[in-house]
Amino acid sequence: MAHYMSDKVNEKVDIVAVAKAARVSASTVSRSFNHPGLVSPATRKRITRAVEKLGYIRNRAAQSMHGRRNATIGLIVPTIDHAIFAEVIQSFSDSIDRAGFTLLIASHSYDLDREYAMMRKLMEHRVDGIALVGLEHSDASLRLLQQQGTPAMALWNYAPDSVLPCVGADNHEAGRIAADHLLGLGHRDIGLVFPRPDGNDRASARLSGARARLLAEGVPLVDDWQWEAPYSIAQAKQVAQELLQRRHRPTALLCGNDVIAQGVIYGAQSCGLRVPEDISVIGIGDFKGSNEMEPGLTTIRIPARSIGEIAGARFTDLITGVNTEHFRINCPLECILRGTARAL
Amino acid sequence: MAHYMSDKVNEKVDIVAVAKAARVSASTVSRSFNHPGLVSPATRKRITRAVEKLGYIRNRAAQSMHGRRNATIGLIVPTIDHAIFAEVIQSFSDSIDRAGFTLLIASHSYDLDREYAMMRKLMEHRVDGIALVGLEHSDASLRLLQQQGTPAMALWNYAPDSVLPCVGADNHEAGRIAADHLLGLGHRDIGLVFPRPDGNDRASARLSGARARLLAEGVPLVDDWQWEAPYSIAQAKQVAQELLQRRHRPTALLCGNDVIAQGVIYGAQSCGLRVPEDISVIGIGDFKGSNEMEPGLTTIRIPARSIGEIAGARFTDLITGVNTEHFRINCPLECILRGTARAL
DNA sequence: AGATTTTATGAAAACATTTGCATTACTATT
DNA sequence: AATAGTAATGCAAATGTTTTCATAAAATCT
Repeated sequence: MAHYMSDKVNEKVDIVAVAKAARVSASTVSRSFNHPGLVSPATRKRITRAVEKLGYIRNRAAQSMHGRRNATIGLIVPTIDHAIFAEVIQSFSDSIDRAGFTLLIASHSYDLDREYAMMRKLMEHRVDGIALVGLEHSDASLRLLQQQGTPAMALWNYAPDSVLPCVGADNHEAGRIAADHLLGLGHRDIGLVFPRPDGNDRASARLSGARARLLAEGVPLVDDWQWEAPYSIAQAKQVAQELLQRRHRPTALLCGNDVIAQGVIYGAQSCGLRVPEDISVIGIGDFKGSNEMEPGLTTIRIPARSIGEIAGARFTDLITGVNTEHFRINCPLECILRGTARAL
Repeated sequence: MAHYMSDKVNEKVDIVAVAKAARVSASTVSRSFNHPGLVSPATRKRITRAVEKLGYIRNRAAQSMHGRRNATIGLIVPTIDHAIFAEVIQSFSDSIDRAGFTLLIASHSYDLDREYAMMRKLMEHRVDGIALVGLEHSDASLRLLQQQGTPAMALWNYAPDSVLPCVGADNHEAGRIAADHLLGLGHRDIGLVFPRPDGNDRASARLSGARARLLAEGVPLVDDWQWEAPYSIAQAKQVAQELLQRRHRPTALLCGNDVIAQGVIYGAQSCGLRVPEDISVIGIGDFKGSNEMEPGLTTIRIPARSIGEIAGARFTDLITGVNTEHFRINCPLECILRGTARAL
């Protein structure tokens, strides 16, 4: 342990030490924290003074043993290290902080077995609730949740029939809007660049939304123009380079997210193509930096900030019993017109 | 609370329920978790079976009341929502997870008073240790740490005389290396674009490192070429646009970090300048995406991943008593040659 | 002034676990 | 066979807090 020099060494400053210093009982000290109305202003002041003098800090662990809330919420994300999750984590954290909660975080690197393990770990800490990203989870996880009766919610995705309460965006709709925008600009030769859809409900929903919209318009889905690229600028760039070398190429590229779009744009530029003059590109997400690119990326904005914000507020309400209604909140998407998609 | 249908309703499955089911005492169950060597293999098996049957999950809160570790580490960052912190948080989290710890996270948006408040909050949860970003903290925070005797460490910055154990990079050195690289390429007319240095020890150390190196070489520091820009692509872009419109402009720009560098590059491009042909740019940090830009950003790499990794390992060692030596670890910087800085 | 209600406080039980000490049942040593 | 030593287990106290119940003091009503 750290060897700081010791002040006036604090011999176990617990609630009874405070009580002694304030010349009241421990019960009164506890009450003055939890039900201040029940203790007289005079003693309350004495207690406050004692607390400050001794440097007392309440022990949540001891509290939570009485069925009291822990004031912690667990969040399990695929990864923290991604612009979009970082943003949603930040706003979720801020939001629950406002209700007095602290965030216990864990990541599983897109491995549902690890998600289960993380859930158990958070449950050992008796978190007051667990928020998960997305709607796809192992049966074991869902079962554990229900068996333990831990309040839970899904973040990031919206589905009208979600079993968990959810706050997020409709990815099918996102794909649809993106396709719609390109169609509106007069494009008919549209390529799709998406990550593998399996195990990624976001990607697959977006893809099916885009496809549906194109089919509805009678636009043929050329097999040669359907590409797979992971969420990596470098790899998307490489894919685009191959794709765009073909003789016959699309006039527009619809990308699974902004990272792919950005990679695709770099790829196009490195092939000597100008965006949007020679080829239009649209992304999904509106990540940080998408606005500042040169030219700015046209994209479908998923409101990460407000998803985290709303999710935090509703979840803490549910946990504290302020509002226990089951919620499924669809955060509206927005088509952000910037410089990478032009009318034909 | 959530209303899942109830299985075979678990009436308080605690350690004595397990004990009963395994026909042993609670003590034995506890021991079989914490000191498995002390209990016979046969009973251990019975206990394991009972645990699984009842779906028992240990209660860390109750454990921690016995001075036992909580298996949680608190991390306080300025913001989660920043490429560089997200990366270091991720690797720190992974690293402590390997030692069985969970991360309790809080952010203070660059407000030292809020940092103090967050520290108290984490202490209420009796975290086993607290990691802070950077070396600048309020006296109150430092005092609180020492008073409570909570193990603490600093992440991200290195200083040979740090009072807290630290794992990070030497920012002065980073500035020096960047300047050195530009000098090596033959540049003499060098502009500096940095954020406000006050309250940001990273920025000020980098700036002073760069200045020192330039002065040592006898390169004059033209006042007109010293610009302030916050860590924002958009604002850095704007600053660069003004800066580069001047008649007399530098041949190279040394930027406080990669975000600024990226903004500056966009600004230059929008002024019709080519990077690196017309102007060289160097950043500091090597954020995600810096490599994939077109052209790739020349920068001084701060090894976020290994900082988090090493910090997590050393901190958990310190907390568990495996290695209680005071540590100050300087993670080596690297000059990454890419496409935005050319020889004159 | 006496009876009744209200307000403020304390004593003790309860929460889920760990651990020091005591006990029992073996095993090894003489 | 008696003794010492060891391994496995249980009992009960302890951990820091909250809460129920009881009690004392003060305020209000008749």
